Amino acid sequence: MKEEEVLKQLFDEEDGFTDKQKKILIAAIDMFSEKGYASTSTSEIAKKAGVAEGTIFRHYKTKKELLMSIVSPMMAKLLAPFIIHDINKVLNTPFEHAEDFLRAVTENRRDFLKRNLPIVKIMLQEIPFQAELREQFLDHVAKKTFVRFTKIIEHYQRQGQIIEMPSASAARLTLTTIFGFLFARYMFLPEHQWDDEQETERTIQFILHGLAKRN
Amino acid sequence: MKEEEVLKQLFDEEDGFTDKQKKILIAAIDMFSEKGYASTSTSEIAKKAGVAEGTIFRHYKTKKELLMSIVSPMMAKLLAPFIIHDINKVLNTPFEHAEDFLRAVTENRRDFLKRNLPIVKIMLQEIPFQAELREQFLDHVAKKTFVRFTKIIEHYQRQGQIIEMPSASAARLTLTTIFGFLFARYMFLPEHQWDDEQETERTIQFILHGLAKRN
DNA sequence: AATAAAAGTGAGTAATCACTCACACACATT
DNA sequence: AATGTGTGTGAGTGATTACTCACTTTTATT
Repeated sequence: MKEEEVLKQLFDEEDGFTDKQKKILIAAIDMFSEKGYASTSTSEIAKKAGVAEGTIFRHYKTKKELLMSIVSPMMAKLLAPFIIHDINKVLNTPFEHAEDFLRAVTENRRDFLKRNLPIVKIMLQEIPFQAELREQFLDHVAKKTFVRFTKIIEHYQRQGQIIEMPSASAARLTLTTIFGFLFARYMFLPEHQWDDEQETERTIQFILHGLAKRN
Repeated sequence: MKEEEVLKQLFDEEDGFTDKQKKILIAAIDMFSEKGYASTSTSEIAKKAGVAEGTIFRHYKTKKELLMSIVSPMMAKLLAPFIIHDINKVLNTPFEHAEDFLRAVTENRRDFLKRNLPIVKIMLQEIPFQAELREQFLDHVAKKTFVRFTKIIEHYQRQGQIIEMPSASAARLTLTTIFGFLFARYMFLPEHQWDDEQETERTIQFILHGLAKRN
């Protein structure tokens, strides 16, 4: 039931999947994120899913195709919050201050990470080794996210809310700080006692003051 | 010759290694960092090193022992710059300002990363899957580094150079920013055109202003 | 009810895996 | 010359790998 949620998160179309196929996906996500893709055998996945090994290959031509069917749909979702059709329109209205924008982005990505931790783990683990994944991620996610984020930074720079430096540098500093926080919180030290609200706030204030106009 | 450097970096005792053993280590480092530990077979390593497969197992009981013999010695070196016997003494003298300290740490770790990139990659890739590695890293490197770093932060807080917040939070923000920069620079987008000097400086100023006392 | 298509099965396959072992070699020590 | 010791070899081991295929069962369509 909880794992069903994970699936629904990722494959918004809940039809087109057989019961056994869902079980295969759940088992694969589970094992890939725990043991790694290369160290997980199809026979183990089949066993854990309670299906015959042949059933896996009925739905996925290869083991790699199974991996891609798990990770690929997530890429789009990673990009989603930055797909803004009319940047200026959207920007002027809801987030007058950079502070509110940062808070919105941080909390949005935090929720996402919380819900999709295992698949994000798989993705990060496999990006260095699967050329197809790496290309997909760099070209269709990272680059686009960065370009849009940079434009938003420039918007706040024009408003005088952010110090004037190359917008790409300001974007890099902001993104690494946010994702550094999320990485520390959910992947590096998830067991540690975290005061989420306060740490989020400190992170945002840190970025704001780090990029504020200087006296 | 360049790869010899890498080895000397890591195994400061240059004796005790046969020629073939060195070739095995070089080949293993190369392949592990490119294809991943699990996806590299001992026969491939032997082939690349120009030795018989049995020779690998003459020196290393298992494939995992070969991995550990590569990664383990690096752990100590990771910790090295934070091993300060008399913290107060060292701190008062060379780095009067937090700025100088940050610059020293950043440049030190950047040099280290530049020289040891392949092995750092292997380490980061395998930490999630090798319990022994993870434990070694968390307990003997991350924790100690963090504790020492936190104490240094507290020193600058007492001097009024850094805003008063829980020192652990300030340390986290500082470390994720520095390592976020290094990760972006050397692992995520190493091909990108980087103005290293300027980006380093921006990163340091970002941290300083992010943690400065606020008006 | 008949038929077709899709889903599921599990024994089987060749290839590859980490690892072993009997043997060969080089080079000291006696 | 004999013996020992550490280094190197490569054919051979059983286990496991991703994947196939002839077959059965379930589901959808008429």
